[in-house]
Amino acid sequence: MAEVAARAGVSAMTVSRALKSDGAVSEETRRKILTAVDELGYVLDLSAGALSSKRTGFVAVLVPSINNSNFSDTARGITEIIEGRGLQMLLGYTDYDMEKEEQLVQAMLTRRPDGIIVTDGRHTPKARRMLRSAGIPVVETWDLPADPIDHVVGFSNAEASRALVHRLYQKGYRNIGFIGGASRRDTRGADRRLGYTRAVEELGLPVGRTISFGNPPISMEQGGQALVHLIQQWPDVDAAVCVSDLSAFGAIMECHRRGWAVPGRIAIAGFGDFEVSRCAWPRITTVAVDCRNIGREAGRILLDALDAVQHAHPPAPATLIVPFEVIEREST
Amino acid sequence: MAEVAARAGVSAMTVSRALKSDGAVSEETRRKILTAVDELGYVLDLSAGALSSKRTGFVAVLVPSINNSNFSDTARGITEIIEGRGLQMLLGYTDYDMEKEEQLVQAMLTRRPDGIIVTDGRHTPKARRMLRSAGIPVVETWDLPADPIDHVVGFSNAEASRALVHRLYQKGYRNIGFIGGASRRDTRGADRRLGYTRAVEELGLPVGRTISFGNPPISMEQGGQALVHLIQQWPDVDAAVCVSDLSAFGAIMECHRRGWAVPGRIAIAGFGDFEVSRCAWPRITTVAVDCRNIGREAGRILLDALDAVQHAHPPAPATLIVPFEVIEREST
DNA sequence: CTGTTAGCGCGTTCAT
DNA sequence: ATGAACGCGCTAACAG
Repeated sequence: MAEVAARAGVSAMTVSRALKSDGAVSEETRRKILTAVDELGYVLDLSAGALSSKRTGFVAVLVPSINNSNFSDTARGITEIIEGRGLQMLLGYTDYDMEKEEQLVQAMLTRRPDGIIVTDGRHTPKARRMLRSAGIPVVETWDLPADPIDHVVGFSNAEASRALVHRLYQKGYRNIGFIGGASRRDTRGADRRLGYTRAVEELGLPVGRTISFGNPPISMEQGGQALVHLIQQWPDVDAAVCVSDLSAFGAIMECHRRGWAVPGRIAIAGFGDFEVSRCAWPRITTVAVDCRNIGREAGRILLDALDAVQHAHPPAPATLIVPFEVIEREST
Repeated sequence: MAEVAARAGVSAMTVSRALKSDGAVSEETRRKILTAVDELGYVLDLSAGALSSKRTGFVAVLVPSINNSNFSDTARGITEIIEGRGLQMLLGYTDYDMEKEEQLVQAMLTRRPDGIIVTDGRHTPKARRMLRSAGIPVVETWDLPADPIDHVVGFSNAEASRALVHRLYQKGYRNIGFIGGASRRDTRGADRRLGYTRAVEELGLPVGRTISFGNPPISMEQGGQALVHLIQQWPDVDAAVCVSDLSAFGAIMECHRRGWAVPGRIAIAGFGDFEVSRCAWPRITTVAVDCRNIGREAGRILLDALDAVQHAHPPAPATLIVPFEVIEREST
């Protein structure tokens, strides 16, 4: 920056101001400076700027898996909103594991992000403590935490799953099973199972018809295998609710292979409104949430909180409940 | 850090050394320091450390889209390798757009990454110049660039596509179409189309039976629509090669809907070996590349280059060609 | 194994 | 609209 300043015949401070668009610099000096920048191929060093300004311009984002379009859509929504403000996302994968989340929180805080967005309402005590004491806005997404840390953008996975079972009941299904992964790790998966259980209980349907299949995220292949188990164990099931569209898809393809008509022999529903569900044959009944919008709203709330801190307003914790919708398609 | 040092009765420098595992610190001092760290809830500030050590510990990674499991697998492979060395990935999406890639390269360099991994062998002149003059190792992946910037981990998309068409020919197909997006943006898609064209020409098959459908990435839905166009325009096609498994899947589901047997009426093949292809009914013939391994190898080459720089060895540009494999399944 | 000194490249703050 | 002094929090380099 000193070299650029020398070449443009100004001080380094003026270069710094010219390079942030907000700086009060005359048009002529700015032009001279940008020319010098171009000639020297100078690139601003934000890591030095961060140290000085005490704002890194990073937003830490923790998702269970990047290899799941629901969460990558959310990440995309966040990026959309924050990149306009010159913020950069720091992405981490927890692999559906609270311990790993704790490690990631620690690693992320080491980079001094201006804010942090997590996917999940449950955390280890240490992670919770670190998040609370980091002194930055926190947004929990994809869930409605019992004890929110700060801001929330989410919905009740249990309610959504319950609504889906009720819809199946309305359609006449009376013997409904559930397919999911081992529930300990995937808290959203556990909530969906809980919603299923509540629904079958309050509707007076046969209970306990659930298949657990391996560690989340349960794959398409596992969905297919789980369905076979479900039908072998309870041959009278007439519908299956799957923890996600991916397992529902696997289940349906396995039915095709075995010549079991869907929904004739068994109706199958998923969760998440993945692209594959909109396109599969039959199209898959599911619960849709606007994932990208969750990201956008989380980003917006974070920006507001950052602004409030700058203006010394008290940033009141916000909770935004986003809608879900049961979308009935051909598979039920 | 000064507070931690005071509490532990040592200098800040000793705290710094105790917190990097490599530091030569006696076990007792280290213990005292870690106790003080814990009591104060201290978290190391790497952005300050970066300024001082001139190594940020960031690896910039640019992918066309995060919402594509091929690329998120590659990103995961990179993370696996680099996180063991305390490096943090900075992820950016180019949205299949060279202009956006250029902007992202600039934005990333502003963070002074220790290395950068890009997905693509083609870049704007300015992006190329910035990458060359950044003074950090560069790895281009998923392609075999005509004029590599530095290191390469990739394969020939054209050759892979050509091999797939040859395999279809061996199976007896003589009237093969191609479904893809507008080729200008997605250079890998353009290469796959090129490989298709070469193959049908050298095999003496009817040429030009290609459908272009919108901007990449072409969706499942678009794959289905494109297939209908293909068959309407050339009713005698007996096989379709799709630019990716996603469009192939959409095409197959559309065939189910219209009662066209796959592969009876038309054989359909994809590219990328996505999960959906392994699980679909029928299972989809495709070209498989080990995406995660591309990431791992790129990460490894980057680490080697970083080590070489540290030891003042000349880091010779490496080109690693990863294998692809045509996987024949039920859809052909 | 531990401490001291100096400085990384910016932005804040104040002065002009 | 521009400049000067200073310090952000840490680590390199050297001394002991």
